[in-house]
Amino acid sequence: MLSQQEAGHLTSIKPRMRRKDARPGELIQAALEVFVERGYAGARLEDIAGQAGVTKGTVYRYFRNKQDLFEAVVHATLGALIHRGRAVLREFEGPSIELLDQVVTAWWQGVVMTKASALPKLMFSEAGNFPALARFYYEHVIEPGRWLQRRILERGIARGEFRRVDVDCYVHFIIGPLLYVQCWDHSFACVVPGTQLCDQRFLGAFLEHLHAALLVESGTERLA
Amino acid sequence: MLSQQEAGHLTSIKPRMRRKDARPGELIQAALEVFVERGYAGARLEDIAGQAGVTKGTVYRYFRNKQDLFEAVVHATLGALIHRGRAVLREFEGPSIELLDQVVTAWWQGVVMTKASALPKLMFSEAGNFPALARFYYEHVIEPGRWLQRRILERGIARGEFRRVDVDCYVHFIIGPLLYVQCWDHSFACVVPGTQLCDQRFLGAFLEHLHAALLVESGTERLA
Amino acid sequence: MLSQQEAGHLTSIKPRMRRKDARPGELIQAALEVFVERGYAGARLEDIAGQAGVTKGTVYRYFRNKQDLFEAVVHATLGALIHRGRAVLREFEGPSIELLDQVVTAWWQGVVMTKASALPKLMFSEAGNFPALARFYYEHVIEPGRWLQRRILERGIARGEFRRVDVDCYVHFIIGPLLYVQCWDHSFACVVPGTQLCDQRFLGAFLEHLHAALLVESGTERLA
Amino acid sequence: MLSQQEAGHLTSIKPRMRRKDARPGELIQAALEVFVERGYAGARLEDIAGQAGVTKGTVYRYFRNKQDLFEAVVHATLGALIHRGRAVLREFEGPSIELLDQVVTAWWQGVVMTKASALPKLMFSEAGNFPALARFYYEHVIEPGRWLQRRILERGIARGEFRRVDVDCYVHFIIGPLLYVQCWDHSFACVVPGTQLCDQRFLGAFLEHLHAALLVESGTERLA
DNA sequence: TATGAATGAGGATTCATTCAT
DNA sequence: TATGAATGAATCCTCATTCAT
Repeated sequence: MLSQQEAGHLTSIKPRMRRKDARPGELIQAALEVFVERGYAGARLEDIAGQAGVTKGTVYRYFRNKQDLFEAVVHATLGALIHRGRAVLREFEGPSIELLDQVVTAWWQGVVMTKASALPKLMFSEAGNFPALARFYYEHVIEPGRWLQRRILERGIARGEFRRVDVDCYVHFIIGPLLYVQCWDHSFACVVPGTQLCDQRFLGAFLEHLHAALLVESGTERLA
Repeated sequence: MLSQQEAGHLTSIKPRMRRKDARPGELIQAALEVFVERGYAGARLEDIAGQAGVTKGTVYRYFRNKQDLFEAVVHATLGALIHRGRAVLREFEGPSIELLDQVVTAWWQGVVMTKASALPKLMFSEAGNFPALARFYYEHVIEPGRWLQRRILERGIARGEFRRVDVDCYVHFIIGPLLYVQCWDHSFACVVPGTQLCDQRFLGAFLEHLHAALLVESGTERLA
Repeated sequence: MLSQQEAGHLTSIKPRMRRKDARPGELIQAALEVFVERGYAGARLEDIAGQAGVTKGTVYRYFRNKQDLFEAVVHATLGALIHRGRAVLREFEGPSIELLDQVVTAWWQGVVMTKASALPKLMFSEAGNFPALARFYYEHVIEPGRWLQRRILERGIARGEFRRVDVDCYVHFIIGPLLYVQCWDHSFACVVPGTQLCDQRFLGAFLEHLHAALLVESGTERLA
Repeated sequence: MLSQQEAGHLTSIKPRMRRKDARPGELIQAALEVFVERGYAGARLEDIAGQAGVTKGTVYRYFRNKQDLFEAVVHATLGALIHRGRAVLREFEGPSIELLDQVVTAWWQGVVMTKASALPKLMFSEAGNFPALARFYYEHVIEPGRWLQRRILERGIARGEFRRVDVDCYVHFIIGPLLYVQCWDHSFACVVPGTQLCDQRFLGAFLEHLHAALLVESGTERLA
């Protein structure tokens, strides 16, 4: 999130000043990690501060309170998510399956493989405690995401590339395994060594799986 | 989870007695709901007790402490999960796709549609805070579940019914959408009305999706 | 405030139960004392609890928070104040100067000589921090009190007993010295030994002072 | 408090310089206001600094700490009080009632109508928290003030001008209403608009009141 | 001299846990 | 067995104070 290369050749600038600008981002990063690991209620402000290399009180210079920090974490991380989504939307040419591959791959590289991957688990956990935030997340991440996938599926079907599947349900078959990876890698994988799911093999197999499931091949159309 | 029929023909017995036997189960039910809604740290013993119709102090007659109660919740709910799994394992005849349908349907009816559906979200959230419990859950629910699915997939491939997919990954493509439904319905669905995912249409579409993705049809084998 | 005689012959009742009923009153008493001594912000919940013979947490069983406790203190003490005022108003016979004596004496015995005497200093100090409470106090204590005095003065003037003074100002000349005693005895008197003002001599001299200042008399010199 | 005339003909000097000299006084002014409004504990250094147009850190260039600032406020304001008192003491001729009028009027103009009027309320509030300061205030303001009034009363009685009143008590009847005005105007009057007491009418009525109460007169009814 | 970022002690508040009834 | 009053450890949060710039 924060450019660590930049920080490198800025040593000339007074650390105090530089800090000031970097702090909010550092705190948000630290908070994301601790919130994901412990849950909102279980996360101690002191730990978050410690993770960011400061003390308790400093957090309150940048965030009104714990809830404010939490919302900042979600909004900051959410930005990355939305940004990735939009990037893909523009280039809308060629076979639909390639479009789908692109979207899935973009999500994989832009979310699953980044710190942002932790957010969905966090939102699942805390939606009940932060209804307003959950609704915000729903409108700004989930709805657009589902809409994007639905359009691709409908395009593929319309062009005779995809089977005539139940589009409303299918979006969940696509996102489900991806979120499973994200939830897993931020929970059990931390506790049962060697079970990390996020690797290249998973992505490849998943794309192959979607191809097989969606493509109308050798002329035979199958329907439920 | 708790046999409500049983409770039915025990009305003659004095409530005091019945109460005593039912209490632990009622508390576990209540605790499951509150834990799922609020997370472990966010759940207050008083709310759990209230949900079960008793007061705080009573909880301590049946459970040593909060952590003990939490583990009891997981173990009790987990029992249902494992039980369902075993049930399917025995009857191991016929085409592999039917076997898969049976397993998925059994999970749907035995887990997704029951209170036990809440457990995975809870485990994702609290795995980091309860490593031992997470490992226990991994060994007794996840590992067996994955093993079962792997065997079915391998059987189908061996018998030429299924495409030669990456079995290790495929188990996640199967469980992913199901867990997504469960996580969703216990988080966002409580907060964004009308977005419940668990309905018959989903199951039907999902089975159709698996058929299309797995079955070797019209003799043509497809590979990535 | 709380009947301590009653408590005496109730020893048979279980202490736990008796406590429960007595607690709020005890806490309010303790809080009044600590608030007066330290001011609102300077008063520590722990000290208040200690003063009442309990621990911090117990306060929160009876009062939502510090502010709630503070308001309870004011309301409880205020009750006594208002009650005294009303009591005197009813018996409205005889010479106006006797009425005035009665009212002043009633305030002296019902407020100045009791714990309630501490309240005005507290309200002066905290009016700025609790505007709503201050307005409430103004409406329910000050306004009625001033109205009562104004009526007495007007009555005396109308009946030719009192000089034709500026009634609106005069109410302050009456209450001023009384509140001075109260503020003094709860501040400097605690710190400069032997300067307590509340004694019988003060009351006597004050009544004599009011007589001299108000009565329309005929050239006779009066002495206490 | 700070001579504004002086400040006037220093405009030529660079603001930086002027600033430096004016700072302590500006801070003390600001602190007086905030302390009076919020009480000692409730006043935040940051607010005081803001009120003075500087930032928190600057306060510490001029005052060791919060307590030091508080004492400076009291001492500085106290200076005005004492100064006014002394001024009256010198000219000790003519009828005693005129002397009393002079003293009361001097206090009114030199204290009640100035910023110094806020001090008594502050001292009442914080005497318990600053015993040494309270004793200092007692010795340097209260004792001399009472002594002055006592001497005037005794003089009037000795010369047959005043009734033979209880001098020790009477000083409180004189100062009581004046302090009431001061406490009121810095507390309730800020919160209940239109209830300010400090106006010319009050002073006139009060002097008339004292005349009526003290003077040995011959049957004449007096009116304001 | 002035700033404001950072600290950390202190106090409000919550809640798991105990225990007398 | 159930209750709920009481406890006190834990945590959020505030703000006086320090100090590098």
